[in-house]
Amino acid sequence: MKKYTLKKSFAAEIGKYTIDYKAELNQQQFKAVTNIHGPQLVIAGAGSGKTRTLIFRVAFLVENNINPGSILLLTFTRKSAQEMMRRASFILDERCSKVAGGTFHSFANYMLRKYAPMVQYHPNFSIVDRGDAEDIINSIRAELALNKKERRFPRKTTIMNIISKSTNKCIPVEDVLIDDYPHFEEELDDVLKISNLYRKYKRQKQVMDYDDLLVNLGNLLKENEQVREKISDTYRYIMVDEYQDTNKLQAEIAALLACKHSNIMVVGDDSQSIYSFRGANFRNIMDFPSMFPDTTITTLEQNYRSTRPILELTNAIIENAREKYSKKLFSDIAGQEKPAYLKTIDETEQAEFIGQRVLELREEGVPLNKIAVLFRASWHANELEVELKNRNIPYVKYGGLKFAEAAHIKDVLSFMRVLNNPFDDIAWLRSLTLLEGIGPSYANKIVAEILKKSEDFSGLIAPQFAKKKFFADLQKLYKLLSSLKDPTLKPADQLEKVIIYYTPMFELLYDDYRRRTGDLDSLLRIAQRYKTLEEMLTDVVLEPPDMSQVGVESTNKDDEKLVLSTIHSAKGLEWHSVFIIHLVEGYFPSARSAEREENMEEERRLFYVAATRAQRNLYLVTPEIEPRSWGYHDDFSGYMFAEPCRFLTEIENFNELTEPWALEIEKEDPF
DNA sequence: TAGTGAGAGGTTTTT
DNA sequence: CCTCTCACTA
Repeated sequence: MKKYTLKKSFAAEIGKYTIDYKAELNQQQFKAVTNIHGPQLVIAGAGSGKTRTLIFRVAFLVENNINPGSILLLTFTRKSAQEMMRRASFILDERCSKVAGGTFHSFANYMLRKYAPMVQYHPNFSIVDRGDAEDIINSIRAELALNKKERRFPRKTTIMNIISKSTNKCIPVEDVLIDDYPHFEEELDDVLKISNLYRKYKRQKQVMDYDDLLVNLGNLLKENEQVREKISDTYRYIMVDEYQDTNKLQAEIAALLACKHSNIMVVGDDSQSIYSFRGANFRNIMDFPSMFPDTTITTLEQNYRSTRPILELTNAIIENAREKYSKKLFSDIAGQEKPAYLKTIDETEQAEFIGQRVLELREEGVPLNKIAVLFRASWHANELEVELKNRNIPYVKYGGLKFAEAAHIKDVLSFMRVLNNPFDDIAWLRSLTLLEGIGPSYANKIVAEILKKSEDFSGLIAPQFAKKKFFADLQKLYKLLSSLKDPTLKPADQLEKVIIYYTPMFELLYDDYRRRTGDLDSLLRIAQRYKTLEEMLTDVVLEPPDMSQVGVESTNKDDEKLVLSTIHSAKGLEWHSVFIIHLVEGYFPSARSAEREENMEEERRLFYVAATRAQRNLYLVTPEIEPRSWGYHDDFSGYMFAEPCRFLTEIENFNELTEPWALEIEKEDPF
């Protein structure tokens, strides 16, 4: 007979756990992991095992027989939440994947789908992305006839920025406008008017923008005691990652969620706060203990990522920050190579250097996907991309244009959106203007008819349009949409029909349609993952699939690719070798940040984030001649002599901390 | 009123 | 450089 012992589910002593936490973690990490009650703040320096700590804490909670569904892990991207849950499952077991996790936005979405009526919304509200929100603003502006004015009136993007900043920082629109855009002070009344109409519009049309998700979740929690307590009871163990990048609103939500138990752990690094343009405030992390008076504070200072020479440089970078920090990272990883610093003649030579060096590194045994090139803004990599293509070096690029923001994708999705929410008139407008002979003006008239009879789409074929040239097209669209209402159809089936319908206009509309067809196929593949249309549309906005995800068909072994990434998208990641390019005033720090000191402080933190991504090799590159960028008046044939990035020159012993590399051009043999 | 073409202006980072 | 706007034409 075989003996089989059922394990006792509650392990009272450390020795009884499946995982030997003491051996796996250092003292501070251990403390953070095993202290499971009460508020906790973990200040985790770059590479100090922050993610590891969170993962082990999830495992520890689960091993203590805590229902995974009562653990909430709020992270910066959903990808990182999933990755953490995957790793936790790996060190323990499947239970860890049942943890609730995601971004503040996706969590808000999840909650609001349940409780929408309590904040006066339909549960099937639509979420609009930034572009759509701006279009709404624009149409309101047009309605108020503010676009025809003699004086300069802020653009839709600017107006949206003002409104968004005001919500995220919880300060009035007036203050934002006067603080950040004093030159528009005269337009304050009209901006306020637009802002109010925008709010009304969204409610009427059952639409939320990114900020509304947070606002409405906040309101739900604030105004309904029972709901608040119920939710707080459900999520008894809350963890928030990257807390330095949360804004006021998110901090409030986190506190409300913990109202019943104060079991909340926040993790972050004030030196790595890089999202203030989105309303994030790194002081949140400092204020946490005052929000929860008995907070336990743990600081993780040992760096497990980078070699000592790299860490010495990164410490020196952050040393110059205006606000002084209490931690200083150290590393046990020896390394003889200092970070390399080199100047190239121009952008072309910079790209050549990287192309060549990347290939050498690969020869030395570093896989391509362990190498990254980081830059301040997406377009900084353009020239490099050309070089990589010439050399046949495969790469993926993160950051910059989103798949879901491409015009043809938005076109297709607009048909899907009206299926999901017939009040979504931005989507109606977009789809209708795709038809020949229909511009904004007729589109609006048709939308008005549709909204009158929102149960079906018969407004599309209202008799007053019968004599118009485009009536046949409307009938065709009506037939299509009506047939797609069939509840047995899955999103992918619906999408397929929409794409077939859309293809003729698509080919007419875009000269380069051949290049774009691939994207439609990708979208179709993505759609197959979803059971409901609403889920799919929400995901496309909240978690925009990036190009790399789209290229899933090439999941074989040799799809090792060099990583190109904006620094913002590189947050939380690490690579064996890292190149930081365009270390030139005006590029990095960006010219836009020069106006305000606090922006410059953030640029420095951004540079710190970039440099701390490197494990073994760090290459800093400054091209000496750059294409003229905005803000520089160097009428020298479009080029300027570049000033090296101030975050390098301000370091006193820079020359000792780095190894200068001098580029030599190979001499061609004349014979 | 739709569709087109020229000119100007503003250029980051992302849920 | 790329997008948005405005004015013109059909």
